[in-house]
Amino acid sequence: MKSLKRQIQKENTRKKIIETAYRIFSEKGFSVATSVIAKEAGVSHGSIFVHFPTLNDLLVCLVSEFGDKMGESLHLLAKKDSIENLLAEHLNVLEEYEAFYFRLISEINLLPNEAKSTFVIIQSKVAFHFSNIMEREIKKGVIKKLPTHMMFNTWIGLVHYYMLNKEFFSRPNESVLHRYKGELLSNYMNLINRESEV
Amino acid sequence: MKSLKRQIQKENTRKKIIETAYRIFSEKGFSVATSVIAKEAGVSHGSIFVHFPTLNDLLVCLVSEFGDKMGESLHLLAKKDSIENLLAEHLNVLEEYEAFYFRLISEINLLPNEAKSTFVIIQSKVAFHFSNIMEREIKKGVIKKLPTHMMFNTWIGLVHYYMLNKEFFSRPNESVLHRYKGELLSNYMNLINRESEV
DNA sequence: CCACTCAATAAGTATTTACTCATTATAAAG
DNA sequence: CTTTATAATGAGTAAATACTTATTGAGTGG
Repeated sequence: MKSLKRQIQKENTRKKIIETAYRIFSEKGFSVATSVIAKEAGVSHGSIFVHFPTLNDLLVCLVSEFGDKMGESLHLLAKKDSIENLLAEHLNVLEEYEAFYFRLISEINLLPNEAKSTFVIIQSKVAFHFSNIMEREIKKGVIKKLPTHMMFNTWIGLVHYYMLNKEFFSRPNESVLHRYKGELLSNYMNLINRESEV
Repeated sequence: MKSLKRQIQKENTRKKIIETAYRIFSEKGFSVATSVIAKEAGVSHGSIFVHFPTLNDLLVCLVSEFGDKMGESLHLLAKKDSIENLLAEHLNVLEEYEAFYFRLISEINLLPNEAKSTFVIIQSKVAFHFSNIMEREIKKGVIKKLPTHMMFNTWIGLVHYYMLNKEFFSRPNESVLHRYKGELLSNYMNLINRESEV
């Protein structure tokens, strides 16, 4: 074996940087300085640039890993057999990744273009499962017959609106999704149902 | 009269700064440097700080004036007699102010807190007219009986989603609202109607 | 024990940008 | 015409921050 201890040490430092950056960016947004990340991670400022030539490289790495992780969680959507269950699970996954996802949708313009494609991939994954089930349920006749892409954008738009404006909907550090998931879901289901509940 | 010519000159410079800042921020976002604004306005860099002690003061002034202007346009909503007409007019007003409004919703976090209240005031104005008509139409029985705040947030969420992601929905420099207003409106109407069109 | 490699350090650099201030030019006042 | 007031100027300052680099020191191989 060739320089094992060193490899491990290097990998550890890299992980520390990634984990810390993920946490700090989730908490305070992508404008936090690299020096803050370094201090918080307990490594020197220069170490960041040993592992990531530029800040953009770090951001791309973070967002990409995030997309992979969240993408895996979204596989749960494939097993759902009703649109209501699917959306409920969608909210669960979003809640799991809420802090970073919030930064992704609210500060997407601070990120390199490569990160935008991650955002698109995530939405596409949800949209795929959404469409599948939605078309099935529309055929059953319980759900309104509207273009699925419009129904999807209405759903995403509603959820993002609550997330983006969480300070108006929930307390600091309170999960806006946890608080409103029930209301969001029942409201949306009532909208797309051919007959609303009384 | 006391120092008339000077007063006029000063007022002109101030106006030039405000107008230019409004245009440049609309085009390129709130991160554009004050030096760029100054050059584009044809005044010296220092002049900006003669009229606005800090950049925040300029931003607050801009957003506040914007809120007043858009608020006046929103008075048109009071005259509308159906929810469909009201939303159509809402989209018209949004389209009129699209560029700056887009920056307001996408870069709200770059702005001082004072600007956030302007955002709230605008939404409140729309929500007020929306609720008035909506409750009337719900009583008529054509529209689904759902909480009006939820219906409103669904509408705003949908419209904002298209605006925030305009690069995925329309070409650069094309108005996403102009392109989709019809689709957005008919989709939303179909959702809130008790029976969807066939 | 010695020479070498390389991860890690931390002081330093370069750039950006909000803001300042001494100076200038011009309008107003006497 | 002279003096004064002030709007405007633009070179300069200070702070923030991404990135560099000479140096260090611990691990590795002989």
